[in-house]
Amino acid sequence: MTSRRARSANESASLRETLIAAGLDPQLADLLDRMPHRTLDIDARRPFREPGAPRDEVIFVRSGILSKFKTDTSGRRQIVALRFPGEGILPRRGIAQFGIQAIVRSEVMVGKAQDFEPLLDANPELRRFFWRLLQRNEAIGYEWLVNCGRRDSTARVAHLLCETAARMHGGDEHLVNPFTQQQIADITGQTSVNVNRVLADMERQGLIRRKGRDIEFNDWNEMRRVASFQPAYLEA
Amino acid sequence: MTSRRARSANESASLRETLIAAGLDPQLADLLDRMPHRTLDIDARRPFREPGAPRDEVIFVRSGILSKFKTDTSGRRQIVALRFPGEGILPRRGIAQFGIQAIVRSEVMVGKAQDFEPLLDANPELRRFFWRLLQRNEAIGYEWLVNCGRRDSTARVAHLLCETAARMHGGDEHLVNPFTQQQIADITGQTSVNVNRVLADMERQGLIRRKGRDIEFNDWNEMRRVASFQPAYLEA
DNA sequence: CAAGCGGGATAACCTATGATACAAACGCTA
DNA sequence: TAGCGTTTGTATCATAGGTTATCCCGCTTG
Repeated sequence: MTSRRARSANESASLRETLIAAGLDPQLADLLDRMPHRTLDIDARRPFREPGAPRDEVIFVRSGILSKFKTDTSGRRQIVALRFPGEGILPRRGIAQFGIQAIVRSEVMVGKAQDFEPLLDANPELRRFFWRLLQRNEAIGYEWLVNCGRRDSTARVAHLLCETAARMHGGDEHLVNPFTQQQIADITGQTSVNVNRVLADMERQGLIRRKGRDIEFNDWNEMRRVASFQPAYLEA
Repeated sequence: MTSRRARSANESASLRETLIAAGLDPQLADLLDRMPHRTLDIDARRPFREPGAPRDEVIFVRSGILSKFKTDTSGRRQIVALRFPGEGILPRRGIAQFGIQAIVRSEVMVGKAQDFEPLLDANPELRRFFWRLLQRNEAIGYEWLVNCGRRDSTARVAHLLCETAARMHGGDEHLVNPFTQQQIADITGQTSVNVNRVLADMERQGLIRRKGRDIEFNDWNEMRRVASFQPAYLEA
C-alpha cells in the first residue's frame, strides 16, 4: 500500500538540473534546490494526493509524469493536466479540487508552501518564472478544451501524442509512449475501447507504427495536420 | 450567501469599483485605475481580438462578458474561457492563440503591458492578487474540461448555468441568462440544436422555468446535483 | 412598410462512440 | 513455471448527439 518509497540515489537528474533545463536561471534553481524538502517515489496508479487534501505543498517532478484528475460520481475519470519533469504543482489556499496520481513511476520533490512563498517574494525573477509557467498551464488547459470539445476521437488522440512528444523530447518522431490506453481515454474524454479502435485505425492508415506501447510517427507533418497541432501554445 | 454581488451585465461601474468588488485593496485598485488606458465599447459578436495578434495589452472587463475562443478549420468554435466584470486578460509574450469576443455588449479597459508590468513589480500585493486570479482561471479551465470530457449534455448545460449564476450574481435562483443557445453550444462543446433540445427537456422536467432568454432555477439543489456543480473552485 | 438577419424551435435521419462482454497477451512474483 | 492482475484486442448492440433542413418570430434598418 505504500505509494511512497525512498528513492534510490542515482536514478535521475537533480531538481536543479531539471529546472535549469526548463529554463530557470541556475542561481534561482539553487534556491529551490536548497529549500527544505523531501523526495518521494510514486508508483503509477496509486493515488498520491486525493481531492480534499490541503494544498499547502509545492510539488516538483524530477522524473516521470504526474496527472491531475477528477473522478465523477459515476466513476468516470477525467485527467485535466499533466506535469513533466521540471514542472510542478504550486500551493494555493483552500483544499484540492483534483487528485494527483502518477502516470508512470515518478520521483517528486515536495516542499512546504511556507518555505516556497518567501522565495517568490524575495526573488522577483523567480516569481516571474512561475508566473509564466502558470500562464502556460492555463494555455495548455485551453488547448485541451478545444481538443475535447471540438475534435473527433482520432484528432484528440493524435493531438495528445503530438503534445506529449513535444513536451517529452522536444518533438521527436519517436514517442516513448508513457500512457496506457485507459489513460489516453481519461485524458481525451473517451473510453479505452474507442482509444484502442483509434490507435488501430491510425496504424492501419499508416499514420503511426507501434512496437508494444511505443509509437513512431511515420510523418510528423501528417500527424500535425490530423491533430490540428500547433505547438506555439507550449512556449513559456 | 451573496457575499459579493457583481453587477449585472449591462450596469456600468468604474474599473476601480469592479476591482474592489472583485476583492482588490482600494489603494491598489487606484493604481490600476490611474494607469494609462483607453476604454472601449465592444459589440457582441464582432471580433475584438483575432488569434495571431500580439498579446501586449492588459484587458479588464468593466461591464458585460468577454470570451476567449478558437475556431477549428471546419468552422466549429470552442469558447475556452469567460471573463466577467472585474476580471481581465493579462499580457503575455508572443502572439495570441485565442480570439477574444464579447458575449454581450461590453465595456472594457485596455492598457499596455509596459505600463502594467511595472505596477506588478512595484507592488507585491498586486502581483499576488493577479497570481491568485491566474490560479483561479486555471482551476475554472480544469472544471470545464471535466464538464466537457465526462458529463452528458444536460449536465454540461446545467453546469454552465450554475457557474454563470454564481459568477454573475453570487448564486441567485434567477439567472439573467446572457447566452444565446449557439454560445452555450460553443462553450459546452455541442451543437445549438442539441442545446435547444436540452433546455426544452430541462423545462419539461421542471428543473427550470424560462421567460424569453431568462432562466429561473426551480430548485438550486436539484440543479447542482444534475450539474455536479461544486462551487469551491470559483474561490480565489 | 418591407426586407433582412439573428435567434429559437422542431423534425428526420445518421453515425461516432459508449456499454458490455470476453479472450488473448503481457509482465510480475511466488 | 505457474498463477494472477493488468493491459490490449475484438465483436455486438444501443443511443446520445451530430447534420441538415425548414419555419417562425422579433428586431433593426432602409
